[in-house]
Amino acid sequence: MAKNLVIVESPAKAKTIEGFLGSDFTVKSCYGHIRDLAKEHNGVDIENGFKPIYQVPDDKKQVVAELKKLAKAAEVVWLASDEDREGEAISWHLAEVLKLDHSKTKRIVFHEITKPAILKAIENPRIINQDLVNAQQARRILDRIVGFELSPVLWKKVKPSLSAGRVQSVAVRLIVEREREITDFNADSAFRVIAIFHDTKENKHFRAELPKRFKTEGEAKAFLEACTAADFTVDRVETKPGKRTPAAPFTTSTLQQEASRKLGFSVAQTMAVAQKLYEAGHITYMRTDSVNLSELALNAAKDEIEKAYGKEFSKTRKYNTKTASAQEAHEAIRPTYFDKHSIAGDGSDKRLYDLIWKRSIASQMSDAALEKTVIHIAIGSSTASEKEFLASGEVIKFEGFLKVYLEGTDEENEDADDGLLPDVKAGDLLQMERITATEKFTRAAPRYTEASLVKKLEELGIGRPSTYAPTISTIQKRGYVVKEDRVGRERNYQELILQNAKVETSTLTENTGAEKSKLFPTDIGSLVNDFLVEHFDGIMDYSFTANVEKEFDEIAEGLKSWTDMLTKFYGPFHKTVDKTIDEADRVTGERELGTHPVSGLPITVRMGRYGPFAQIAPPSEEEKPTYASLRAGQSMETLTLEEALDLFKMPRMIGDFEGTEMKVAIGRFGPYVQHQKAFYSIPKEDDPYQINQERAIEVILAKRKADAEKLIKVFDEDTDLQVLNGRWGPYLKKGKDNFKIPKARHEDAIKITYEEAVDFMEKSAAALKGRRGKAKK
DNA sequence: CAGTGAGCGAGCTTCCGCTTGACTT
Repeated sequence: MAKNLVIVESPAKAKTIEGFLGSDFTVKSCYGHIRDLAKEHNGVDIENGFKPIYQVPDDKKQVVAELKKLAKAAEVVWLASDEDREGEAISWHLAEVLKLDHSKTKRIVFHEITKPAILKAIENPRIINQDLVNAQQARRILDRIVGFELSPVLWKKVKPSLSAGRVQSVAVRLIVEREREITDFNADSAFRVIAIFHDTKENKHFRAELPKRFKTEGEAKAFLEACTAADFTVDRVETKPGKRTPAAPFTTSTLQQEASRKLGFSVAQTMAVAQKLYEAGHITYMRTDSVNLSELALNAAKDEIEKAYGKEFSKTRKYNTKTASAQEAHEAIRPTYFDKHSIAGDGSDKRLYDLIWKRSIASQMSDAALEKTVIHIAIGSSTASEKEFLASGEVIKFEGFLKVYLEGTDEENEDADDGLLPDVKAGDLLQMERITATEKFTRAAPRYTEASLVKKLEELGIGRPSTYAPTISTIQKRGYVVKEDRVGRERNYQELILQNAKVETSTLTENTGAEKSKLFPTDIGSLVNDFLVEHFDGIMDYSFTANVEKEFDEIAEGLKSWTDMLTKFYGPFHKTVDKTIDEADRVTGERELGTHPVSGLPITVRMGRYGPFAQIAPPSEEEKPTYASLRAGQSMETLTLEEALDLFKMPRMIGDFEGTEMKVAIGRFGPYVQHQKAFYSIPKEDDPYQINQERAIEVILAKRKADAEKLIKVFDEDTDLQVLNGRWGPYLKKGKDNFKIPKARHEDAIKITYEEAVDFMEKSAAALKGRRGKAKK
């Protein structure tokens, strides 16, 4: 038995560190927190000074048992969890749960996983910092109280199973408010003027822009007409040097943003792939808010850059973390070995690794040197001479880090014109080929993507590297937010072209407002948000987290008592909770859209138990109202009377088939035909408002044919047991339950015997049971 | 899976932050 037990948080880290230490050391992982607040009584005894009630969750019992055994046998236990608030608490929980003897327990910390750093840490042990632990307990308990007192208010006032919390509710607020900004936005337009010039000396075409945009078509036209007879000369050429500097190496948040922009990954996908790379030893830890690189990494990067690109490309840079909330327990995300330019593996592994390698290497490379050139072009005309065209270009004099990597941007930039310009001089006469004045519209703020929301949350200091991806997933799972594509709509714009001394005007169309993988608030998301903002503005304030973080810092420094902090928070908060439960109305979001054009009855929208719906008021008190659910993509806030009237056109009866009626309606999963008891989805290319009897019969017959082909086999021994063909190949079905068939038997599924089928069912049922047992916790 | 939308009122839902697991109807 080893004399020393070292406990770290991550098993991959444990493996690496064990290699650095001698055989006297066993290194084990505790897999993060080993204790959490109990569910009972919200896990906090509020009357007794916010005394936390901790318990070891089921899935951690085994880890704890093993560590207990090893700790007992060891002479010294080294608690080596991360050096931040959460890490300190993990060490404390370990000491408590493993009942470690103070005399044989040592707390050590290190910021990088290198041999010298670990050895140095071992030489400088300390004791657990109880103030830091208390700051974590305050954080944990505050989050529990906020979440577990706020959520039940929503169950009572809005809908069951909803949730609210310090982080998720603010994330939803950002999306709701952005959507309203976009709805309220009125696009303004102006005419942008671009000229194409021809330089006869070099026989080269280039573009130049008029810095001023014209408000009206009339002004644009007048300008073009003034240019008809004008000549254009180079007034002056300005050249000035410029430079570009590489971006800092990746943190969790910047990795998520860049993988989203350049690789189209969701934040969850980025984290899953990064985890794989980390476990395979290719990259350093992927949940970090630090841009710091170890001395070892700086040197390795320098060596690699000098070897691969030359000395002049290397520049050692140290980056400082600007984010206020950063806790710097780790390094930035970087390749473990810089000499590994690429890795083997499937597409996404390789692509993410490439991105990380390039970004890290580029961060240690020299600036790119540029030369920026602006050509001022004078307009020789009596009426337009006060204006000038500008042609700008950028030439790279020294590539520097651009040889490897350029950071992406969130803005969709309009046709950039930074090309190479001809070598012209003041006084040169230019030939004007064409001048175009195009109507351009201003744009509303962009909708959030998953990654740009993470960026915003990080700026506000809300959430942590380990929670960005889960938070994004939670607000979607609760139905507050959806990630969707939206088709745009067509919009007309004017374009004026001056060519061959003639100005021609045409009306063109462009598509605007199309979105891909953007976050949209749902009606329930907006309603919950408005309710929380109205009653709990303190919690919903964008600076709430930043403010409580300040207090947690004071607790960590020993300047404040954690129970005092919680007492001061809880009093007014709990009072508001009680008051809201007593006084607030149920939330329905009811809104009147207008009246029915025939009957004159009022039409309203509101939130019901099954989602948002429109209703036509009943003509008399004895009668029931007419209802219709809103369709996917429609929102209570923006639904028009016309759209609501369309909803009431369903269901349509479209004639008989086999002696019974067919009904067309739109359900939760889109339009369908109902015939007898069966439902048949209407394909996308058909319009449910137009579909006729003949076409509906086709749809029904097609589905029946597919269903018939679905059945591979029925067993004589048990006619309830079938082999069916599904999306992922053959599977077994008995009653309402489905069972897996091993891949090896997919080819000849028709030959499966009854005995084999029973065997497959047992195996597949056992796997299912195991999973369910775990999921329950 | 797909229609519903009142009030019979059991028992349930829920937070944030630290880690990976063992699954793929």
